[in-house]
Amino acid sequence: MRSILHVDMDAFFVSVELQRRPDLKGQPVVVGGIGDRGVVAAASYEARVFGVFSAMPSTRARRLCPHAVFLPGDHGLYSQVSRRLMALFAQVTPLVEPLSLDEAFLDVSGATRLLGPPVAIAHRLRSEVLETEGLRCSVGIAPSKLVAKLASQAAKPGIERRKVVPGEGVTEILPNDVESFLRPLPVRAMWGVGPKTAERLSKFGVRTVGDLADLPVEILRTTVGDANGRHLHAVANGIDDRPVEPGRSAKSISHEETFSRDLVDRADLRRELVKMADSVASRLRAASMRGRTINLKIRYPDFRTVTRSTTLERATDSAPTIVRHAVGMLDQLDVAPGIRLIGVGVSQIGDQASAVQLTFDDVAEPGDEPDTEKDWTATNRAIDQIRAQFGGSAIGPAALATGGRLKRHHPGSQQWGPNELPGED
DNA sequence: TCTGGGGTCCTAGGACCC
DNA sequence: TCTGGGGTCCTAGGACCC
Repeated sequence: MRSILHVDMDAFFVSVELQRRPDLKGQPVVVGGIGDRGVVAAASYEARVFGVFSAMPSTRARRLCPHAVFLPGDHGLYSQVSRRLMALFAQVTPLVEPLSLDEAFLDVSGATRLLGPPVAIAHRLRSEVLETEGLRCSVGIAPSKLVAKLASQAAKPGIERRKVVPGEGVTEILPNDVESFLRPLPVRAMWGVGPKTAERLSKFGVRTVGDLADLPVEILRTTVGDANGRHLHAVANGIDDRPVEPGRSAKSISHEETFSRDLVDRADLRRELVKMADSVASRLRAASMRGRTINLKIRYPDFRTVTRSTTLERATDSAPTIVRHAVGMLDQLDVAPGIRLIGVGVSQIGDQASAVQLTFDDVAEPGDEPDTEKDWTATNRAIDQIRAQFGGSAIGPAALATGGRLKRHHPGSQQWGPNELPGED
């Protein structure tokens, strides 16, 4: 039986701020957007007593708790602290999967012989986090990810009748208790059940995880979608074999901004795009990553959100390239109603070293400049064709490249001709 | 109460292929 | 010539999470 820990920091952003502002301890403190259009990113328990919670518009938080101290937030600092915390977790087990800056799963199944039972590991971890960082956290222990996550929530401090109720800090759910723990919980507590899904489920009288577990899968699949339906049915019934996956790498990098006043001038919007593309590109380079798909996002004053994307022939980490495509897409969109938010991002990202770049013989010539973009769609069609011809997934990218009269276009790497296809001729 | 910023994953439709 | 099933990639939008 697996033992999975879910470690979740308590009021993380606020608690980090209190490290450098000890004078604010015991006071309502709110970290988040300061402007008229900001929202709360984190609230101290003292502020939660007044009904202030994450994702609430800052204006409302101010009204609820006018004497709270509002801080703008310092993402760079939180990232640094987060890295140290993850390093601390890694001393317990190499199987650490960060979920966000302030949360991680740890698979300690293999660590108990050396470190004692999971509960002992959890308590030790909490005191180490408190000693080294001055921060508190809650730990859930269970045989699966979902239950461990729900258990850590059960271990947290809470608010009851406008008073802070301290949490247990550590909650363990043993395999035999999983069902009785899960069934009474509201469906909304489930990871992946948000307002929309909860609303749809309520039409079938589903209020608790137990109700969800008893709902036939077919109904679930048609109601909330195929994948989500299967998943929810399984986890509600306590079936969750998902492994703790260390070393998952980012799949996209983006930057967006909501303006304090809507922008209408295209020149202003372009200037913003340049700044954002610059930051995205430098983050890509810092991570030695490149991405193939450029994404543009805009939001109108009525909150309607529109996205556009372009997939390039070759992955890029260049700000000018990102800007060129983002501006190209923006030029096709109506900005007359005003633009509340603009964002730019890069997805389909990968590590530069392992990226195999496929190009047509006739488009990729030795003299080509590295950033030439061509429509990638045609190349993908060609790859589909080759894959179908040579047996699909058994054929790797290199073989595909050679088979399709495509070549590997790697700086300094060899190139193959069509005759060298393995198994051909 | 007018709604951040950084992400992940899924769906549906179209193009195209065998 | 027509129809169908199975598959991939791309795009746009949406739900969800912290």
